Amino acid sequence: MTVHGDIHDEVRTRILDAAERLFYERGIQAVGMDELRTAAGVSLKRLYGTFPAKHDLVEAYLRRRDARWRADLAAYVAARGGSGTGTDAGAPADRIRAVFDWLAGWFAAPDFHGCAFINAYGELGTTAEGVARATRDHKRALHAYLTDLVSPLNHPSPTVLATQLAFLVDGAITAAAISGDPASADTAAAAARVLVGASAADPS
Amino acid sequence: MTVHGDIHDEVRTRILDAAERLFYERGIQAVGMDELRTAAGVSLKRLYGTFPAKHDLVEAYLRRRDARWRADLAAYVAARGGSGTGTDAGAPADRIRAVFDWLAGWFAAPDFHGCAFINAYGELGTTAEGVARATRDHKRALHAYLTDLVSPLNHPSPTVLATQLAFLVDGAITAAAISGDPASADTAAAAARVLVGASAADPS
DNA sequence: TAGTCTAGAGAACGAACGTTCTCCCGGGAA
DNA sequence: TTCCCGGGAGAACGTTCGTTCTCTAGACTA
Repeated sequence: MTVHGDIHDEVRTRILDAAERLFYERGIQAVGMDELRTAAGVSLKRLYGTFPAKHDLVEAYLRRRDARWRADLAAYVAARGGSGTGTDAGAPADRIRAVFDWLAGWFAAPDFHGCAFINAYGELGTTAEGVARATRDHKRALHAYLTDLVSPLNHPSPTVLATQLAFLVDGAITAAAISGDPASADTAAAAARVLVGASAADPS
Repeated sequence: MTVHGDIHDEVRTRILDAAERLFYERGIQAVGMDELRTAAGVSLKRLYGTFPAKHDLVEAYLRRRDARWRADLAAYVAARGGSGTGTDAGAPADRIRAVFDWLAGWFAAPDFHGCAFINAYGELGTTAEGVARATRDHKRALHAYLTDLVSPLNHPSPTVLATQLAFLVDGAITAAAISGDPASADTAAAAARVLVGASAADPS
């Protein structure tokens, strides 16, 4: 039974790997189930046995990507910025800087194609409710994470500051995707530093 | 002959009106040429006589929307912020504030569905080169406009500041579309004020 | 009035889509 | 060996897409 479950999970992973690569690179509607089956090396019967319909696969793709994307970001920031729940005022700024450094690395990756959720939302947000939900959840989770990052600062409204940082993040991602310039991350980081600095402009 | 040309232009306008409404609301690939023909009240022959292929219509839709969107924004800002090429340091900040006020009105519109260019790029940017080009041109033109707006400020790099403001604009548009909260515009405006204020932090 | 040309309505076409079904092979049970 | 059955390969199905073709009715010209 364990072997059976392992095989099932491995097939599921292989399908999701192929789906993520193809959906993210070329868009969701541009890749058909047949091409996906070939890329995953799985029979159509197994494919539809694992995901009953394409929209189930699309939703699973977005959910898994959300989890991994945020985990990668958080791991990078934690490794770079220390644990930092203490009173050291410098640590939060370093962690926020680390967020944009992580973005810079992502933007320079050869397979970078912008935010998978913004792309999916623009393509299917009106039609597929699951896509809209997954996108909202992703952005909400990112906002919550940014709120945690800025909460040690004595900003009058951490959620507002987090929202503004999220604007910079999404704006930089979009600009990097459209213009192809990875320097967007640094430009956004500089803006973030100004916003963060303004909240702690009074060093005692 | 003039009558002939007028009819042709009127048909073209009607097609583009229908295309813009449908493409923007539901996505490009989600609306077929047949539905579009019905919505425009035009025969298929006329439709294909005016736009030889769907991608021509898509590109024309984006080009016309770009022109109108930027003209509307510029008109609103000009009406609100004065001409302001003088040395008055307050006018540029007012005009930048007006940009976000205009966004707030747009976000609250019942048919608001985010940035048509970001949506189209996410859907077809990899597949259709014309869409990618139109999107790049739109964002470049917006950036140039913002650069003009901030150039009266004594900022070390007006283009960098304009890029940062563009991040806020695109981030706010995206967030408003996904979360449905029109208040994004005000939150972005506050961030813009901080960025703009930092450049002129030394009032003589 | 007879002839010609335009344009509308929509049928038709080939391709591609998501999904299901059929056929067939190989490996374990009796 | 014989039966059985899960699974792979891909044909098939119904729909929808973008695009083209056919048919016809009416308006303008001689």
